[in-house]
Amino acid sequence: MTTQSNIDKRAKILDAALHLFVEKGFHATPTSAISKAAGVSAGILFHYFRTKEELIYTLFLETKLELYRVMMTGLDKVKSPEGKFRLIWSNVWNYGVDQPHKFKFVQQIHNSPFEDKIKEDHAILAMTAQMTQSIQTAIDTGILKDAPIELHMNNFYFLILGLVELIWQKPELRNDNTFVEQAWESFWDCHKA
Amino acid sequence: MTTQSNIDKRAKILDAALHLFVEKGFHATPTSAISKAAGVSAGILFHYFRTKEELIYTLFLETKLELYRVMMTGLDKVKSPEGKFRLIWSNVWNYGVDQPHKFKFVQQIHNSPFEDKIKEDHAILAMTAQMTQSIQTAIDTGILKDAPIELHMNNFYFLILGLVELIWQKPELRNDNTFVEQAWESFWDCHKA
DNA sequence: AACTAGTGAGTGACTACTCAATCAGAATTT
DNA sequence: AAATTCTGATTGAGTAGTCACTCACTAGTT
Repeated sequence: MTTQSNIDKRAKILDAALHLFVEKGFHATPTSAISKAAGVSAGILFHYFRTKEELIYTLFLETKLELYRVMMTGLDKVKSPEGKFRLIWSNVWNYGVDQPHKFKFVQQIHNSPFEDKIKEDHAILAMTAQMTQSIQTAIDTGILKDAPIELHMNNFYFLILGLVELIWQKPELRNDNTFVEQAWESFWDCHKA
Repeated sequence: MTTQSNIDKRAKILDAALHLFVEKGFHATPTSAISKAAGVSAGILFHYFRTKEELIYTLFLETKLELYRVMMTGLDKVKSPEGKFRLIWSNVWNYGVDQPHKFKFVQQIHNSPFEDKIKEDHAILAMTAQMTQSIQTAIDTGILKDAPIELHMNNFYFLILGLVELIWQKPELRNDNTFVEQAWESFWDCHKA
């Protein structure tokens, strides 16, 4: 019983917190509910996380880093610039569809005071810089429209957001090739030169 | 003193609540803080709103309806379909830029359990139906891409969201005509047939 | 023996909401 | 026009309940 569960109590807490935060919002989620859902005692939560706020912050950081990691998966195997963008596009929306709670949580934080703190994190900054770099190159080589990087970045992110929410509503669209092509086309038309 | 302030105490409460909710989140905003910020007693809040939840709901409903109203302003004066879309586009992002708190609040609710309740509201349903109708017509007449209405709707909304957030970050872009044209172009390329 | 993981009852602070009481003005009665 | 009643706005101290976090303690590992 107690032999293997030791290590992942922290993980269980994070997982329970993720689900409750998304369903109720973090201020409406008492730490008692988290520990209960995680199947641990109330005290242990504060053994792993000094405060509730630290728990939220940790969860956000880990989730966002995972999202960035997934986003870049398989990039080296693709040659053409358009292919690279398409892969990133599809990586992100697939993640959003597969991990709705994690994806929602990231958005939830985005509209909250926590967002500001995290922007200063090293790993996050590095990722943002990498994205900026890629887009700048694509603009310079005439692949993307000549527009501010930030516009491309925002359009990029928000179009995927919209797509993910749409597939949440109608899951059958995910395997509808015609639809996926239409979604890609509108996305790419928005960005391409 | 007491002569003219009577009527708009409700409004003052709503306004104070709006700002606090956006800055702290609604669960982190005690009703006591709202009444204090509004310059009224703690009790009167519950004279105008039965519960805190009703206050949140009311605020959301009124704000969203205002947004819809603004969105459609001046539509009858424009003839061409593209012109109509451009007007709506510009109406919405201007509202977002001018009313950041209201706009943020609407988004904040969007990622919360409140969203579900409001979808059933009559006025909201009517507005959604009207939008759907316009888009369908534009698809049929070959102005917009042949893609599901929902895809157009989501792209429409989320692209504007991205634009608004960008202008919040860099307010000078608002009066940068080159930028506004670039933003419009990418928006329109995403939608147009 | 020293350390870490884990428990759960307990605590002080805070919160949504109540309520008995005032107050201002309009309506009604004298 | 004075006196009275009625009505809704307004107050703020009070209450029952909830919350984040603590702490004295147990148990297992090295």
